[in-house]
Amino acid sequence: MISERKWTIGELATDFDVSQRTVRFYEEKGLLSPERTAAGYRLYGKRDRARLKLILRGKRFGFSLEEISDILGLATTDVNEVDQIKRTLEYGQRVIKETEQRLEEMTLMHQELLEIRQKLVARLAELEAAKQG
Amino acid sequence: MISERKWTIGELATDFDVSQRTVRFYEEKGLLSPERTAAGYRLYGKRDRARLKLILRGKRFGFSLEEISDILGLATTDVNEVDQIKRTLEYGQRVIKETEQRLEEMTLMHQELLEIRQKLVARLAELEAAKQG
DNA sequence: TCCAACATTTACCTTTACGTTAAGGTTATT
DNA sequence: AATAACCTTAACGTAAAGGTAAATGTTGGA
Repeated sequence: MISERKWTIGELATDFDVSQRTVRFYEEKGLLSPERTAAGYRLYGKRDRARLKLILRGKRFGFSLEEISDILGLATTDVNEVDQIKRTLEYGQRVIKETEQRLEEMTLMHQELLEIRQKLVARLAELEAAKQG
Repeated sequence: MISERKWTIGELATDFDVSQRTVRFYEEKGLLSPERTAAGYRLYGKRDRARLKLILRGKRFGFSLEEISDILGLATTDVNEVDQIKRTLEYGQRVIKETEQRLEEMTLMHQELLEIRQKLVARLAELEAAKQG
């Protein structure tokens, strides 16, 4: 069996365009937990990359690291415990609702930005026409 | 002519569910600039409310106050200066692009959350069926 | 008139999310 | 074997976005 491809912290940081400090910080906060080599070097696998991607995405939505930690927990639930699945589903429902609300608001903001642009474009045409005429 | 309805800082803060400190902080950062009564009390009008709404919305998308300040600037451009309109349009275009990108990512995340939920629901049904059977 | 409920500024405190040395160990290459 | 380019932990620093407290002024109502 071929062993899975692994990445060092430097490679990971470069790939995701974040600092090594940032990656280590996420580990401090329990969001990542890479393997270690015998010498203590961190080794990240595909799963860690997927988590990091989710973390960075969450950040861009304005979620705090703590919220992201909770969200990550959703994917890590012990799927053999009925009660835990139920609790996870309940919390997940809230996160989904909030995400939908943010989506809605962001759509609204996008609309408003487009309208502002429209007005400016129109006003610009007006001014340039006046200059020409 | 009837004078426009105005709100005190306490009313504003209550209406938008933020602290008075937060409102004053936004003023410190130049995002709001309310009138003052003779005694120095802040008075907010409809325009201030619209700005505050935009500020809070922007925050929920993960924009920093500085970015929000820039975005607010878009709506405040002197529409008599061709050059300024052009610069504003250019910056606005970037903001719009970024907003669209975030929208896309958020949609993706929403999908993923729904998928996680689906899996959990399925797994739960499985476990409950096993218990029954 | 006086008091409770508002408002003001100033100033220091806190949390989050990292940045930045410092001091040193590991690995790959020459 | 030396050296550059990695990595490690530890610790202090910092910017953003407010929280909190102190001392004081204002206003509306009994």
